[in-house]
Amino acid sequence: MAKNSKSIDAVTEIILSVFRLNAQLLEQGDRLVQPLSLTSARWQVLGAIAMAGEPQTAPQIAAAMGVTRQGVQKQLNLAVAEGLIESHPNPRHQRSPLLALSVKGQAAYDEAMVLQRVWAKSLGQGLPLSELQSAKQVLAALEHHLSSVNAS
Amino acid sequence: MAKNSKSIDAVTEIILSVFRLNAQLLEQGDRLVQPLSLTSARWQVLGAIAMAGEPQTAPQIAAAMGVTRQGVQKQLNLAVAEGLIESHPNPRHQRSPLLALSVKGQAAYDEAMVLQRVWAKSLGQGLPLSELQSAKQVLAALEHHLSSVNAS
DNA sequence: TCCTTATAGTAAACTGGTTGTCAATTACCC
DNA sequence: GGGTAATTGACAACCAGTTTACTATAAGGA
Repeated sequence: MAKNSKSIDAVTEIILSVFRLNAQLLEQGDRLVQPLSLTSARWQVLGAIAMAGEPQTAPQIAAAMGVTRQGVQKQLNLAVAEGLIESHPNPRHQRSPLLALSVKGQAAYDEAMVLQRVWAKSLGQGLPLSELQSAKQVLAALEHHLSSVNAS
Repeated sequence: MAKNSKSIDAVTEIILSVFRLNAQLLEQGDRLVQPLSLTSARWQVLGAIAMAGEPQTAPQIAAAMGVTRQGVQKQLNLAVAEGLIESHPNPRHQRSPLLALSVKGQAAYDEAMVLQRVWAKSLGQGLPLSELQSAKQVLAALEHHLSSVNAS
């Protein structure tokens, strides 16, 4: 089946593209938020807290980000040390504080979002909205397929 | 401009999808080739040599993969120690040997490719070829846009 | 030829993530 | 209420990659 083979090739090339894009996006993302004294990793952690809308515990943030609790804890400790995140006592758990953006952290995140939108706009330049949305859905479908296999 | 904003949102969601997909693909890729005593990283190095068609030096492999020469050297040293790659004297350079797949390395890579095609086939299931190819081109366009910025 | 520059392997420190272990705390069930 | 199981932060070891630095070799030009 030639058609089948073409689908396989297309998926394979999408996979390779994802690997290359991931590296390039992280690299440029780091550059983008460097003036704000952020890194991609720190930015992502701030985003997880901002998205949640209310203070979160470390395991909650890790779950939202899809990384291990120990991994995110490193970034959280650093972000607290840098004053981007504030640690508040958790009335429901003595050892697991609630983490919220500080004023400085919120400001850095807001500025990062502005930069991000400029960046995304320039990246999408010249690509029709319909194609972008179609690509978005294909990637979402691949994600869904992967996570359903992961669950098994 | 609502249309403009939608494009920005679509690009942003594609970016986030790429991050999540990258993590999931690496995770499942590791599982895929684990029976062959490979990891995603080792697999990728074998692929770079296989693609080249002839023995390569470490810096050539690094350049082809888009990573630093020091980073790839770690994997190369490990792969040589595992017998996946053979080091041959380089008549053109005393200190920089030519690296080629061993019989064992070639066999492992061939098996990995078979597994990969089965994997890609199942991932693409249910997605029309036209959409896959369109998504592939969108990603390629984003890559091109990113690398042209990188070059500056 | 000799001097300078570029290339190559090695190594250490660092980033960002993982797994595994530990002790303390919390949650649950009888 | 009390005992057991799950959760949590801290720590250590590891993987995969980067940057920086050092030394040895190649390459190229005056």
